[in-house]
Amino acid sequence: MPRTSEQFQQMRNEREETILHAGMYLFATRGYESTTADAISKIANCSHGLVFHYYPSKEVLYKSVIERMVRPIIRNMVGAINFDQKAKFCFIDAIEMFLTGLKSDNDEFVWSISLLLDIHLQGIIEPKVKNVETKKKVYDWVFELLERGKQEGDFNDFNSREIAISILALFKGLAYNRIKIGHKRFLCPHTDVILNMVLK
Amino acid sequence: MPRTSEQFQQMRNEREETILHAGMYLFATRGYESTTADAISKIANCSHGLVFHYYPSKEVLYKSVIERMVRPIIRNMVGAINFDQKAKFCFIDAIEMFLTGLKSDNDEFVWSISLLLDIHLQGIIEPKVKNVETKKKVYDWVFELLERGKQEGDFNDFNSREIAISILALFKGLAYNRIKIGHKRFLCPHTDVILNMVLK
Amino acid sequence: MPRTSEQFQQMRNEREETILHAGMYLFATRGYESTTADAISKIANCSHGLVFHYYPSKEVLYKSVIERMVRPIIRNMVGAINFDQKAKFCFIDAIEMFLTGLKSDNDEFVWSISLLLDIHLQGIIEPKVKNVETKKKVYDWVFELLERGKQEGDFNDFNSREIAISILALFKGLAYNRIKIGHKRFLCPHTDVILNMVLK
Amino acid sequence: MPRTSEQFQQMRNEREETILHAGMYLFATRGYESTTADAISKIANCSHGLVFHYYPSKEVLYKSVIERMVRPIIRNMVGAINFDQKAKFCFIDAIEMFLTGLKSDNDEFVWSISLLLDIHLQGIIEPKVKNVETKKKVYDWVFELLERGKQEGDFNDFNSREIAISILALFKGLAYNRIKIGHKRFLCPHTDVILNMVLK
DNA sequence: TATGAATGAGCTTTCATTCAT
DNA sequence: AATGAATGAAAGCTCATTCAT
Repeated sequence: MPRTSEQFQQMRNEREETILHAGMYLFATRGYESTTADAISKIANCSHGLVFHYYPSKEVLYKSVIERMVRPIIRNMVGAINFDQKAKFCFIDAIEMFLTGLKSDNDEFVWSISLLLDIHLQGIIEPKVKNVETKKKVYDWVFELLERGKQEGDFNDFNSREIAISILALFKGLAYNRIKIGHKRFLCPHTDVILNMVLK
Repeated sequence: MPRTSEQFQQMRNEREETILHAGMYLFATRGYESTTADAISKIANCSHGLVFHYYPSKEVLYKSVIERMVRPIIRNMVGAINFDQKAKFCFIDAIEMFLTGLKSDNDEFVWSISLLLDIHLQGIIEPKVKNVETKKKVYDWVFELLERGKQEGDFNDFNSREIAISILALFKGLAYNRIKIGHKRFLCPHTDVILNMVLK
Repeated sequence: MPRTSEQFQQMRNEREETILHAGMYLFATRGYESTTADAISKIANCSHGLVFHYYPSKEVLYKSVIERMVRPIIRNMVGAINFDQKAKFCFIDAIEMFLTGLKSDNDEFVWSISLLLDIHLQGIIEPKVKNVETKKKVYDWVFELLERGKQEGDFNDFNSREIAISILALFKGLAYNRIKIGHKRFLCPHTDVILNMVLK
Repeated sequence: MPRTSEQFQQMRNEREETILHAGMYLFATRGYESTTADAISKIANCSHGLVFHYYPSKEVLYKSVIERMVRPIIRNMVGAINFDQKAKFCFIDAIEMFLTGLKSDNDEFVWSISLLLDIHLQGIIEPKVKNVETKKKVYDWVFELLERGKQEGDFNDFNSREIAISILALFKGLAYNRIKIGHKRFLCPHTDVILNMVLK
């Protein structure tokens, strides 16, 4: 009884998903250079060759991890924010989601944050992977939120660019820490610590 | 008639210095894995064999960069702080030195900060280099300063561990940014942005 | 549609066999240090990378040659001896097998003898390969045979340790000679020459 | 007070002697490939470069060790034999000298024997050093002694070539053993063990 | 689609040899 | 005569990528 083409397609999708998961885990915890195709295939429980069957190169796999795993997770987080409220509350929501994610045992979220911010820092850590899109989007998003908050009179008068950069840097470092020391031992700052940087 | 031992010593010193410089630059800007002995030798204007003449392995070279370049720079910065004053002012001094360093065109300082904080994050970024000393010293130093500031009534009542981690994370991220986009385009937050995290 | 696991296994087996053969030949004729992975791969008609695909290091390959090529050949020779007879006749059988092997064009046998006795001399010839099992077994085996022969009254009264060592040394030297000058020109001593050392 | 040219010459000679000693020791105990110029210079207590000042290459140094250290020692041993007596007694003298040397703590003698017989086996162990003279002399010398002994009716009727080869092989193996396990633990066969191979 | 054998560029490291002084 | 810094060929080994099936 031959499988239908839908069944084949689903197998394909499941395989790809598995490989992307394995890749995300390794890229986030070991870095791009230290991640081997062999390690990915072992975690994805498939053959070495299959990784290259689905993704023509390690670099493409890396980009796929960003596009298909990281972006949706981030989009999902951002999508849960109600932008109709004042920037101040958007900002609070965003920080709390971020910190809640870090505090949780949801490793995928943590990896996503780390990988996302890696891209922002691309060229330092992983000089060999270039031209990943979305580079400035996170920054722009934070920047615009800060500008709006200032206009709405809730944020103080600092340069929005500086603060946007500082906050992203802080998040990157926190994600690093969280990955490194694990869910149980991770000490997470309160929302207020970050809010204090911007609130009047 | 051979050179005198002083002449040899000076040649050695100059070469080592050059190689350490090249190594610091590359380790900080490309990471450990992506830095090859060949790249170092090219920047140091010598053969790759000479790198191994001075340092028995890439790992030892890395550790030497930390010990002989990074540590003195950091020690120098910390040494300039007057610890007789209140923790609050120590903290302000430290932040200002750090930010001034980032804003300056003193790349070595920036690399040092980045490498120093890499060690703190060791095992994620550079899993192959282990057992570099000084791991927790920066963290401890910040932690103790925060605790003192709280006792002296100048800092608010947040958990010092959380804030110490946040601040280091922020610094790491800023150093990344500074390395990536260079001295001229780097936007540096004001001291107050960071101070606001802790001051009453 | 991939090959079946049996097909893969057979490919593996054939390749491993080929590489082990090439390794045995080179280790025996050139020594461990002078044998390069590249030379092995050329003889085995494959890339040097494949050698490391099958064996994680040159040292492991060397040990595999001993375990999988040398030992079976030696075990086979020893297994053909009837140990129910008097030690004298066991001894004669052993010597004749050994000398017959040397005289024959069976190069593998000669290489095996040479490599086996190399291990006995390990630390001089190949100081970098340590901990190969079976070190003293050949010696012990000869020693016990000599002791038994003395008890049975057929051997004269020399110190068995001395003679065991002498005989192994003699064999090693003969194997060297045989390897060096080849099957056709090799002059092999008669059994009696060696027997005279021990017989009454 | 400048040194006279004789003094310079003597210094030269002493240096060369020291280097030759160091080389002999290392070549004999570690083999040619595993002996580095650096190791030689350290044992000879001189600089790396000086080794190449006196000997243009490692190979030439090796050959010099043979010519200037090994050969005289062997010549000295052989020279002590009274060739006016019957071959049988020459043979006994030679064996006893050889065995006495092995049993003694005279390491240089042992190294010489080992290196001398290495040359005989050259092309197997050290394929990179070619064309060292004296190759067949030891063999010829033994061969002729055996032939004479046969004519004089003292030796039995075996093929002299076979026995010469066997004896050299035996000596090589014994020297190996002696080097390996050291003077104190070395078990040396009695003269009779070897004599029994040839005597009527 | 899936497998894993096979390749070869590239990396770290070693070491004989050269060279300036 | 003597030093040790410097070079670069070559070795061991890794790993992204290709390929036959």
